[in-house]
This record gives sequence, structure tokens and C-alpha cells, in this order.
Amino acid sequence: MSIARSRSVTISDVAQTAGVSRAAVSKVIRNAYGVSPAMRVRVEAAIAELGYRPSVAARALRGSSYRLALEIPWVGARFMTQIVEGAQLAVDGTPYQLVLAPAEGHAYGTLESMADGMVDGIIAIAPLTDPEWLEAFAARVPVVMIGRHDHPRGYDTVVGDDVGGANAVMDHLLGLGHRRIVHLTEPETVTAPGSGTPHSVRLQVYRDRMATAGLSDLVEVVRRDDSRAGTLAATRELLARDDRPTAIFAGHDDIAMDALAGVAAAGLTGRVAVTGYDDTDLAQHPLIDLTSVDQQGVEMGARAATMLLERLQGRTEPRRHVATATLRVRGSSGRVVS
Amino acid sequence: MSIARSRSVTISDVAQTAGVSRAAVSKVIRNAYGVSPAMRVRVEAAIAELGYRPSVAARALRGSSYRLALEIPWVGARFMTQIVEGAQLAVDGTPYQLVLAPAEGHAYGTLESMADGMVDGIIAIAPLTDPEWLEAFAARVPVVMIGRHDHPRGYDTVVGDDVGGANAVMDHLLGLGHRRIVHLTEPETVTAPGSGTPHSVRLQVYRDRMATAGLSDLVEVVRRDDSRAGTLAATRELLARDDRPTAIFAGHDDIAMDALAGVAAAGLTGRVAVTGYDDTDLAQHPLIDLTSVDQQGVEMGARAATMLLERLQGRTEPRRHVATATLRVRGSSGRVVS
DNA sequence: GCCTCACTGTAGACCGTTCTCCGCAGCCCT
DNA sequence: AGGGCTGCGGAGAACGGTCTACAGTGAGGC
Repeated sequence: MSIARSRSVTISDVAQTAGVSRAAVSKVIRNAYGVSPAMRVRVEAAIAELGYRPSVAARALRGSSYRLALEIPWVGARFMTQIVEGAQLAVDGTPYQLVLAPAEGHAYGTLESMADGMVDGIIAIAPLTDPEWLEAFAARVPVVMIGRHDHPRGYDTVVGDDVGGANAVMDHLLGLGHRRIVHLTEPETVTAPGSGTPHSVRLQVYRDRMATAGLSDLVEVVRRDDSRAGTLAATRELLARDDRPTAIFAGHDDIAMDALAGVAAAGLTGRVAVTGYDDTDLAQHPLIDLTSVDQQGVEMGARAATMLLERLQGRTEPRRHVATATLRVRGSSGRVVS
Repeated sequence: MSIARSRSVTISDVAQTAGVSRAAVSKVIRNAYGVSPAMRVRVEAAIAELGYRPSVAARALRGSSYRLALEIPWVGARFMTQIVEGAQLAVDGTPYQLVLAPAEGHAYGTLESMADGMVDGIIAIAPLTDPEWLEAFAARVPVVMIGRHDHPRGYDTVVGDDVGGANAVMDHLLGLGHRRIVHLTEPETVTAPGSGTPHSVRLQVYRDRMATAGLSDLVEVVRRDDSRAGTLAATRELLARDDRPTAIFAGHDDIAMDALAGVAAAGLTGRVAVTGYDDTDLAQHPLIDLTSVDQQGVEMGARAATMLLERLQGRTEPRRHVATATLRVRGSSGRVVS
């Protein structure tokens, strides 16, 4: 038995087997113009016989890699599942392959790394990225950003209707008679006013609605800790007070899970309303039964991918898709304030 | 203002700016032998000045891409979060970048696609892949498989102690006095006897333990449906029977979530014991409080990545890591059978 | 019978790296 | 002084595709 290194089969091997030029083989696999039926048959037979697969690296060097990157801040975030599912759906049936790029810490490194010739385009969820930097980046590689409220020139955006969604939450809670409503959200960096992140918008709506309801002095914003323990502690402390909140408006479902854990730890399950955002599969689970805002994550992912594909077709003017937000009322907020 | 296409800066530009050859620049960025301190300084200055970044495609064509792929069956699976986190940890600090490849349907296409020159090595979670095919595949690109009980020649494996874990679950449930224990698991394809998948092993242990406990005629295996609704219906039907099970041993935590939903829908919450597997973050949530088996997912991911890095260093003999399995008893199974 | 033209297929440059030689100094050793 | 050796840097061939130009060929128009 030969220890022969299994050197992979190249386009030259196929060309030789089929008795044609490399260029001809290239044309066939790219479905390019100028191929006779007879040649196509012969080349395809040779490809099948040899089990030839084009090298992505070689392709990418001159043409395209047929890979799209989807950069995600953290794989564990439930919302990501929806985005990924949608993007995958949109990419299915095209020659493109979706790869996920988890960003460790800041997204810049990951984004640049992806752009270094490995992918033809990038979908990114990176709320904290500097707009100027992004514009420059998007000049180099096609980009679609998810969850940004800015109006860029060089890339597309897909974003939820955070104003509508947050208002729906506040409508709901205020309508139930809640006054001590606390907003549990991401750390300050993610919610800086005017930063255009979804969470900054939701926070602003919270403040506004509290103000117009005459509840300005009851406004309370609690930041989520990166550690679950920290968030839990903050929540417990909050709930230990005499004037404890009767409702918690959480920035998204994962945060809401922490809130629910805190409420449970304080022995107050069912006595403090909790709402989430994103309507993840967890929210629908009977043991969680979380009121949440459905912003069509799957649709968002699909739209983002579709937009990116359009850009790869040549479109350059920026486009923007705003997903509708719909409140899904469930048990976690269902009890009217006693 | 120039509409100049921002052609990215190449190694030639750097070489020209620094007044050296391309080969010299290449040596510097690869930290290769044969570089004087003086030249290094000049080259690095030029790199910084021009903002040069090596093209991954060009690198991959000749050398390596410095990318590792982690193929995952479904992004939504909670267990994946642990694996990814661990792998990322192990890769941090190395020149390698981790990319995630979601497999749509069968893994073969995704794996081949990744191997087509885009990555230097592959970590895969693909229980259903044919061993022979895998051996051939692994001859082409370094591979580490997660969750396979076979003993391959050409690739490494990281697997949990499914025998120990499943036995711990059965010990626990039998010890609590349960007799009508049903096993809720994946579809048959994933649990075929002798297939070596974790779920086939857990199933076998379940059967064996039921048999040795003299409960052979109470053995009941329910298959999970891909659709949540289907699983829910099956569970409800199960629980509607007169001789309904008093305990459900679920194949993993996501399945256990379905089981809990079914139990809740039947109005039996707290009266049917449910156990999961993987000890995901959900299991630890107070509202779920799921007894589960901790098989150190993070450690498994890290070990897989480390093994792959070793292979890239030149190791060829196959290695195998078996993660210990520890039962974490929580409320979902805590009540002794009445 | 000649010119044009559409259709096929090929030759060969090119993409941006890596990597294997190879040359050139300068130094030490005999 | 001649002959290695060592340390540094460069030339140039890969790598496996894509793509632009161009050559050949037969048909159709005049």
C-alpha cells in the first residue's frame, strides 16, 4: 500500500483527463459563456470521475470565494439563532456558503480578519463599531449591518422597530397599572444616548414614556453584568427594597432570563412582571412564558443575507430594512398589579 | 474627490515602501529565520504606515490560512455554546482564527466545502458521518471529531463518558424509586445501535439498566420530532395514559425542555421527574432547575481545539479525550415518587 | 468566391503570498 | 591567503484558479 500523500486534484488534472484546456474547465464550473454541450459533458464527466473540487483559496485570489461571513458578538445569545436561521435560509440555493465568525471582544479584529480575502461579503451585528470606520471598511468589502439605526452611505442596514417595540412594552406595562418599572439593560457602552444601538433606543423610549406618564422620579436603569452572578445580585438587591419595582422591562430575552432568575431567587415569582425582547424560543416555553417583542429575527437575518447578495450583484446605493415589532403578551406580565 | 477603487495594499507595496524584497517582508510577517533587526524595523514601519494586512486567500494557496473551522449541526443547540466557548478559549492567543460552519442537513457538503482550501483544520460535530468517509476526509485535512465513540486511525476524537453519564442518570432515577421511566431521545437515525453516537450509547445504557432492574417490559423510547409541536404532542399523549411514566430521561437539555413543556401542558409540573444532559445554562435557571449531566462542554471544545493545533504542528497518531460526566441533581427530578 | 460574424476553445498573464535555492559579505581558522 | 561557515537578503518558481485576448472554423450574405 502506498503512503502516497493524497495530493488533491486540480483543474489541470481535470483538463488533462477531459482533453481540454484549463480555461475550458473553468468556464464549465463557472457556467460561463462559450461552452459547447459536448465539451460540457466531457468536462463534467472528468470532474465526476476525479472527484474534483475547486480550491476556494485559488478562486478567492482572483475571483470570489463564494463565502459570506456572519459576524456575531456571542454565540450564546438566543437572538442569534433566529438571525442565523434566516440568513441560512436566504443563502440556501445560491452558490454561497455561510460561515459564522464569533467576535472575541471588539468586532474590529474579527471583521478585518474576515475581510482579508476569505469572504465576498459580511453581515455583522456590531452595535459598537464606529460609523466612520465602518464606512471605510465597507468601501473594501460589501457589508450589511444588523441592528444599527444610523443612515450609512456605503452599506446596508437591517434593524428592528425599536421605538415601536419599546413603546408597545411600555403601553402594556403602564396599561396594567405599573408605576415602578425598572429597565434592566446592557452596560453603558452599549446604550450611550445617540449611539444608535437598539438598546440605546429602547432605553430612551423607556425614559420618555416614564416622563410623559409623570413617573420621572421612578426611573431606574440597572445595568446587566457580564457575569450572571453579578446581574443576579443586582436584581436581588433591587427586589429587596421596600419600594421594589413591580415590573422589569428587560432589554432582551437573555436579560429577562436573568431577571426571572432574580425574581425567583427573591421568592417573588409571579408577583413582579417581567418583559423581554426578541421573542426567542425560550419566551414561548410554558415554564418561562415570557412577554416579549417579536421583531422577526428570522426575517431580519434573511433580509440581511438577501441585501448582501444584491450588493454582490452590483448594487451600491445603501438600503435599509426596518422589521416590524409586535408585542407578544404572555404570563410573565399577565397579572394586573394588585 | 477620487472615486478610486481602494485597491488593497499588497506585500509588494510594503516591500517597495520599505525598500526591500517581497520575500523579506514575507519573512518578517511570518517571523521566519534570516531577518536582521534593522530590516525588521523598517518593514514593520512600512506595514504600519500602509495598514497592510496579508491576504488570507493568497496565503492559503501556498501555505496556510490560519483558520480553523468548527462545524456544528445546529446553532440553536445549547450544548454548542459550550463547545464554541471552549474552542475559542483554546484558540485565543494563537495566530489562528475560529470560524463556525453551520451544516444545513447532512454534514458532508459543509465539511468538504470547508476543506476546499479555506481552513487549515476542522473540528466537527457530526455523529452520523460514515467512518470510512471520515478517514478519507481526514487524510486530506486535519480533523478532530466531537462526540464519536469510534477509534479512528486518521483523526482525533473528543467524547463524553456517555456510559457513565447515562448510568448516573439511571442510578438517580431508579434510586428515587421510579419504575416507569421513558427515554425521550433523537430520531432513530441518530441512535442506531452500534453507530457510536452519544445518543445511541445513552439509549443502550437506558435499556440495559431497565433490564437489570427487571423493568424490561416498561422500556419505552420516544423519538423527538424535528418540530417542537410534534414532540409536544408525543409527550402529551404519553402523559395522558393511565400508566403514564413517572420519569422522563431526556437525551439532552434541549429535549428536556420539550419534555418539561409537555409536562407543563399536561398540568403535571413537578409530578413527573425530568432529567437532561449537558448541563447547559438553562438547566441551572431556577425556573427550569433541571437535573442534568455535566460533561464539561467547555473543556471538550477546548480539548478539541488544542488537539487540532497539535495536529497542525505535525502530530499524526490519533488521540482521544474522554470527558468525565457528573450528574447535577436539581429540582426537576428531586421529588421522591409518591 | 470573398467577407463578416457568431461560436468554441486556447494561450498566457495575473492574483498575492510562500518557499526553496542562491549570492554575497564578513569572519574565523588553518 | 585560501577556504569554509554563518547570517542576511533577493530572485523566481510555484500554488490553483480566473479572465482577457485571440485564433480557428464553418455558415451565411453578397
